[in-house]
Amino acid sequence: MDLSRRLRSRGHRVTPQRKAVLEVLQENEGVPLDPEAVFELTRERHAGIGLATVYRTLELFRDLGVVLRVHLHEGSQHYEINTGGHHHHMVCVSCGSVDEFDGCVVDDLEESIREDSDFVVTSHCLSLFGYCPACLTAR
Amino acid sequence: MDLSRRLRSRGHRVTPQRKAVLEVLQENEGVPLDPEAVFELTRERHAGIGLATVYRTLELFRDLGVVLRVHLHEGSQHYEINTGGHHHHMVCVSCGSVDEFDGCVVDDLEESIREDSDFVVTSHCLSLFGYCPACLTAR
DNA sequence: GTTACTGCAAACCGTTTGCACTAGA
DNA sequence: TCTAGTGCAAACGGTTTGCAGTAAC
Repeated sequence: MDLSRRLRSRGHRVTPQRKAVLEVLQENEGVPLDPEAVFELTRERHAGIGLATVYRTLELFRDLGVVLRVHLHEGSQHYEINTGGHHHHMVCVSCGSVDEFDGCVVDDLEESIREDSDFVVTSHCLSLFGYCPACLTAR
Repeated sequence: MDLSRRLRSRGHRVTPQRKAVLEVLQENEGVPLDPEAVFELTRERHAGIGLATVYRTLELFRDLGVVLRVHLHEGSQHYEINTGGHHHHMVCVSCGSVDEFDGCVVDDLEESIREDSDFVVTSHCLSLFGYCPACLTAR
């Protein structure tokens, strides 16, 4: 398993809790989950896990590049498995559902920023808000 | 004063606290401030103001379209005066300073989303992260 | 055997809320 | 006068932290 290698190479230990959290994230590829949701889902496969462990695990995974932190509009942080593909999210302001979209235009923007200013852009954060098809038809 | 008109037209009252908060925001045009910072700055002109009043005032101003809420990467919410001009922010990950940039590319993206999917985009959130000129030369 | 990791509970911090008092209209 | 607005302190909710016990290596 790739996780084991990544953990051990940095002096971390492989624990059932970490494996369980990883499995939950993998099963929910493309669905950003908040720590509470990860906690609930992980409990189903590792009953005794504590919420603090989930927080610590998500932070560690982020450090290792295993997960990405997603900034949705409000409330708590969300995490999703890092598949390597660059994408952003469309968030429905009515039902809260989240869709991915590829084809990020910010690369072009970063280019023009690089030309127009002395600011060096290393990353960005982009989310779109609006109404998903289901909520549109429901109105 | 425009604020008075906007407040009264919605049945709100004009108070010295609200005027003071507005002045602070106007003096810091282009600088997103968090509630704590607004609180500290407003205290300099209206000593007795409470933090809760600042929160309530910022929320009211947002409702009235007087301020915009800015989503920087971490921590608390930030607010800045709404000048009507659409722009986004470049945040220095080293010193935390914030610069504006105009020329939002997301309009094009919203266009292509509209063609490619059934999701209707009504707003978006974009921030760039990197290093400001000062921090670059300091390295 | 050593020490990283865990679960628990308490602490923390930004934000919201209930309430009695104050002041704008 | 009437009721929106205020300051205060307590409550709230997501997150972090200290610690003693547990388990990976």
